[in-house]
Amino acid sequence: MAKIQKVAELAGVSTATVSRALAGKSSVSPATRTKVEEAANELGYVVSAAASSLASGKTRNVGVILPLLDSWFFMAVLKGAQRLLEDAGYDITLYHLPPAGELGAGDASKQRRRRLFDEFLRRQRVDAFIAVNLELDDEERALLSQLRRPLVGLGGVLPGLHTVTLDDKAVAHLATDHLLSLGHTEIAHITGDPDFERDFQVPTTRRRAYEASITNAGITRNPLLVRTADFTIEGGYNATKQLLGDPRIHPTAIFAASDEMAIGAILAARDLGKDVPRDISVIGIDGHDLADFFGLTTIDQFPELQGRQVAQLILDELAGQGVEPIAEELPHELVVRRSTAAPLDAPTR
Amino acid sequence: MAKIQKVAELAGVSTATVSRALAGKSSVSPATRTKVEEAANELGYVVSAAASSLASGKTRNVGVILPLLDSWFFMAVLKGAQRLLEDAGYDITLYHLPPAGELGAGDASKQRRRRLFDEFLRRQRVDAFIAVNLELDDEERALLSQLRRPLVGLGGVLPGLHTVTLDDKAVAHLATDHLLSLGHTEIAHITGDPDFERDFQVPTTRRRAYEASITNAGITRNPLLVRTADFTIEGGYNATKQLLGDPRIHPTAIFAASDEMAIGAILAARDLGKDVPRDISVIGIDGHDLADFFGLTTIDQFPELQGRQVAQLILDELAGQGVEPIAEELPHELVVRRSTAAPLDAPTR
DNA sequence: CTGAAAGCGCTAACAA
DNA sequence: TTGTTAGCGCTTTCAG
Repeated sequence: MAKIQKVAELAGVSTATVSRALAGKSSVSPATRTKVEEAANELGYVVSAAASSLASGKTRNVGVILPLLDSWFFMAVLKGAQRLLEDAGYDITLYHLPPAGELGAGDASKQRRRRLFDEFLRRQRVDAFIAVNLELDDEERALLSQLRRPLVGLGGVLPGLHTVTLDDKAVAHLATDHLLSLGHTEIAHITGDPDFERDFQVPTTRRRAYEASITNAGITRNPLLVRTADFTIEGGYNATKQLLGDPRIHPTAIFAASDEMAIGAILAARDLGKDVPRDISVIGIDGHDLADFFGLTTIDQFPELQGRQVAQLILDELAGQGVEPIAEELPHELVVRRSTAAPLDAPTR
Repeated sequence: MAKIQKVAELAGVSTATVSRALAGKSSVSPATRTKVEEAANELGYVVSAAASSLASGKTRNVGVILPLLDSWFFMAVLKGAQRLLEDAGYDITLYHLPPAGELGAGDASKQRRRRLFDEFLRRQRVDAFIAVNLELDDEERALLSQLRRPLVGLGGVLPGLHTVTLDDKAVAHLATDHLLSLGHTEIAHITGDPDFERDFQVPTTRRRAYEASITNAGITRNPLLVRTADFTIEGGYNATKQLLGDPRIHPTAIFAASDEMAIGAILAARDLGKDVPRDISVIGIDGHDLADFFGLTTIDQFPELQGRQVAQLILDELAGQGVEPIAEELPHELVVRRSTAAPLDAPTR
């Protein structure tokens, strides 16, 4: 590993000039810059991250805090963010912060969380943080503020912190209204488990909007039409079996709070001998990779784009583009495929 | 951010002692150690990563290089590795290195790859690397060696580098032999796309073992029984439709080179009105989260465990446990579920 | 077991 | 535009 001194000697300039030239500062003559670049190239010189960080206070590294590492959604977000940050020359340091209220979160899990805040996040290894679906208590929020590093939250709400979120209310309204407009009147909803609620308000928000849409349409709500699941295909499958097996209800459509649960719903309907969408329509939320394959109508929330967007915000802040508004909104779009249609008994318009 | 000097003052010792005490070195008296720890605690002191790295040459950071960020398998590996590294106090820096030969890998992609090797990996930001399914050309391998950092490869083979891999040959033999032992004689195989082959020899290895098992059983191989797909559910679905629709062949079992393709096979069979396993048996490889839900018989390769294992190797090397053998082997296990059974026409034993 | 002091490799004033 | 110089905050000899 060649050091800056060698490059300076080879280029016949001072180390300060090498530093400036390689950092792309403007105050270097083109000729010198070329000389330096050639020398650096020849020696295979790359600046030492530690030395540069210590001297400049900048790490060229962004921390990304994710609640789950094995979820399709978060990985899509990560992928989007990664690309932009890489292009900007930033490394990514990954932090795994499972939801605090997670079922079965024992002492070990709490200690891990604690240690992340007390030790890992405080080593000044990164210039900024991207926090995805992060739910914090007051103390944790205080700790984060003390870090004095830009932080942008994606999804969820961090009071007092810069956050971009999907308008879950609008999304759920759109999904429900899509089914209503097709003529459905008995619409079931698969929402998140109570355990999930503690950490993401998302399921509740979506459920409320669903209920509001139903009520607005002049339809009496039936609690039997709402089932909980754990956001997985299997969860959606089981919930749908309950829904379609209950003799007291006869839903002609299911609105699932995620695409994976919606896919589970489609599979359950099939296993029960019901045709989708003839016997039962299904709509999800996400824009999952598999949605197209299953012909699933969904509200796409462009997770990869979300990652790109939040990365761009961070890059802007790091470039000193001033503080952005405290809450921005992410785009979404209804994508109609073959899993939704008018109910059989619908009046032809 | 308190600095070491403050802690030293509060504890009434020198900065050198603080450094030693906090690093857990043995040459500090218990009393002093306690004093220092209390002082550090009170001030909320955490060592600065940059300063510590520069002075000691150690970063407490491991680089993980992944070919894909949106694949279930690699994320499972990452999850396993993450946990161990976190517990050992290491951060993870994530590098995304798409396969060089990827279809449509344009100039931009090549430049990204180049830059990763020339710039990102050379900043000395990490103490060691974990490289998952990494395929390198000679130049790249030379560059990696120049980094003089421990590197353990997981999957694939890096000549001259420490690598742990699954015995793909044994795995594919096991899968095929499972079907043979059930009495199947016309066994189809879904392998990887030619484009995939360039980067992972995995599909080829598995296909060869499949062919060998068939031949060993005294059965004449039929090229029509082998189809390629892209390792996705959709790919497996399409391949299976071809397989089951071809009037020249009558497979009673399908061995897919991945669980996702196997799940696609199950779905395709269903859509064609075939019962699994009555009309057609299906076996995959991986141990996918969804395998249980779909009742898929598979060869589990415990991806999360792979992550843990490779992380442990890296930690051992960093702890100076000496160099390990150049090639180790990962465990695998046949998990029989309901997707495989004897063919209808099989003689009862 | 502890302290003093010399860097680790680079950047950022400040001068020139 | 370029060079000189003083650190950045910590670890690690080397003494004691």
